[in-house]
Amino acid sequence: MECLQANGYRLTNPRRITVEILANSKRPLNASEIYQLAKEQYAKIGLVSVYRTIEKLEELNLIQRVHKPEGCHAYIAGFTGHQHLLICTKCGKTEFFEGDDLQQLIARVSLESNFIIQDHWLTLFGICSDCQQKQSH
Amino acid sequence: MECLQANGYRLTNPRRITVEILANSKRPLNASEIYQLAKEQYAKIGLVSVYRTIEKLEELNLIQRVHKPEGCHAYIAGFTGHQHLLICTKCGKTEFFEGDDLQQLIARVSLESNFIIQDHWLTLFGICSDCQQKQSH
DNA sequence: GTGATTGCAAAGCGTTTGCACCGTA
DNA sequence: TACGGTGCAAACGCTTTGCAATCAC
Repeated sequence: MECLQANGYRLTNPRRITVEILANSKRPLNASEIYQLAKEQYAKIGLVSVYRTIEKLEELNLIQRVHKPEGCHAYIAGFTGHQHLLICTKCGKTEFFEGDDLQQLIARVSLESNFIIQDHWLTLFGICSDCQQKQSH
Repeated sequence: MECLQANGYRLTNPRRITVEILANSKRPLNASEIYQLAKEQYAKIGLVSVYRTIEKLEELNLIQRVHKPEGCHAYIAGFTGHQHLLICTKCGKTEFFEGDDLQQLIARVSLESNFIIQDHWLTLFGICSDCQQKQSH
């Protein structure tokens, strides 16, 4: 991941730490959350650098913004080329999933609506296995 | 629609106009856009009232927030109980569509991920028939 | 009449920008 | 050494809040 930073960008502490935090998080984080975590490792980091790193990572498609009912300011690492997300509504744990099962539906809606459909976002919300276990206690 | 306002809320000019604008719009509008349009009909309306009306309409499930790559501050009237949207990326025209074609996919992902899936959002992006015609000129 | 609603102004919050200093390549 | 990157402070834009005046019921 840091390799891709060598895409013209210099490797600095703020960038290294922001990337590391995002890469290791199972749930989407917003700028402020990243900043709080980053300060633990590198006290003099500025919130501004977090914003600027997020911006670059998003341009390089290394992270993507996650849309939830509560807000859409958090980012998750990893890009599959599709916006197929599975989000735990308890702990926020977010996974990607694959599947072209939508082709039939898309074809049907395209026909009915006369739209030429170019892209789709599918987000599933639920409870992950860890949180299911916690609930039963 | 105004009837549902009689859900305990008084019928005032700012509310009537905000509701009317949202109900008649084919594309999602944000608070500021509603405010601009509302001023044409009722010059002394305040932006604050638009925000407060949006808040109430959202609580009553008469409008819903629309999430797009460019932002998620716009609202569209109409609630189907499902977040199934079809959005034109040219003009913003937004339609709802129906379909339970997702059950199989959801069952599969549920099995593979061990998540209990409770809800889903599906948004299709494309070009509406009007914009297709404009493009060919 | 009275209490909900309004509009204004100010506060609040997340994000971006200007700028001088710093640190990577 | 050069210039990309940083952190601070200020600016910014959107949204919310406090409050007295207003208006629907």
